[in-house]
Amino acid sequence: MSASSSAKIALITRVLGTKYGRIDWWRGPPEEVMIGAILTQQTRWEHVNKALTELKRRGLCSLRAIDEVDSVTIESAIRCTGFYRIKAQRLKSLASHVNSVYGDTNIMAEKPTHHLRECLMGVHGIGAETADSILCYAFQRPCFVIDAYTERICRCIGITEKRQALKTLFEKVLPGDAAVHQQVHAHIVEYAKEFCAKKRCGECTLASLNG
DNA sequence: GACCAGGTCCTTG
DNA sequence: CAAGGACATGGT
Repeated sequence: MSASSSAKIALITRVLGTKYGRIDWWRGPPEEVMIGAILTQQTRWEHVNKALTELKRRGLCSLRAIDEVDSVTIESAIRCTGFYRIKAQRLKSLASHVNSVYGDTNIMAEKPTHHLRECLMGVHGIGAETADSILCYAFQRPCFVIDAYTERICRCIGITEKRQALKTLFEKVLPGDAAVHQQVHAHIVEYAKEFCAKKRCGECTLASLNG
């Protein structure tokens, strides 16, 4: 007889919190976090950091600058993150959209979460995960990020729902506090990087929670 | 050289 | 709707 999905999530949240303690991820100004959220698609964070450093060095780490400069220039600064042509387009789409709709991120910060999510999801190249990352880490909203790792871990413990359902579930279980959502997501990614890479999924011990 | 990384979009069956 | 491919560099 296995525990309910909610109970399992509450449990791994507690276990991973104890294991990893506090993780400070994605500190930084909203614009930088938004740019990073696109750059990190399907790549490692270390590469994103390099690209962000390069963008800053060239004075391009802002939505205003990205809107104005040509995409080839952006491509050359973000090459190390992979998919650099498509990501340069996505950055420009985001920048252009935000600049024309809101003017700047201070205005954005005043809008309700559901409104921002709709807006972000409307940008070509921003899907659910990237939108939620931005909401959670740039705008401090209690919006849970479901990524491939979360899906994998949930499957390990017998929760086989798809992404939208998982998001709903986590948001129901966790308190409505962005800092908590940030921590839990970070813990899941840390754990998954350590134990759930495809090659050594067998080392994951969370399956024992499966009853 | 093979495999994978904190996705998203488009095309097919 | 599910599944498969494209996008691309860099680390192990």
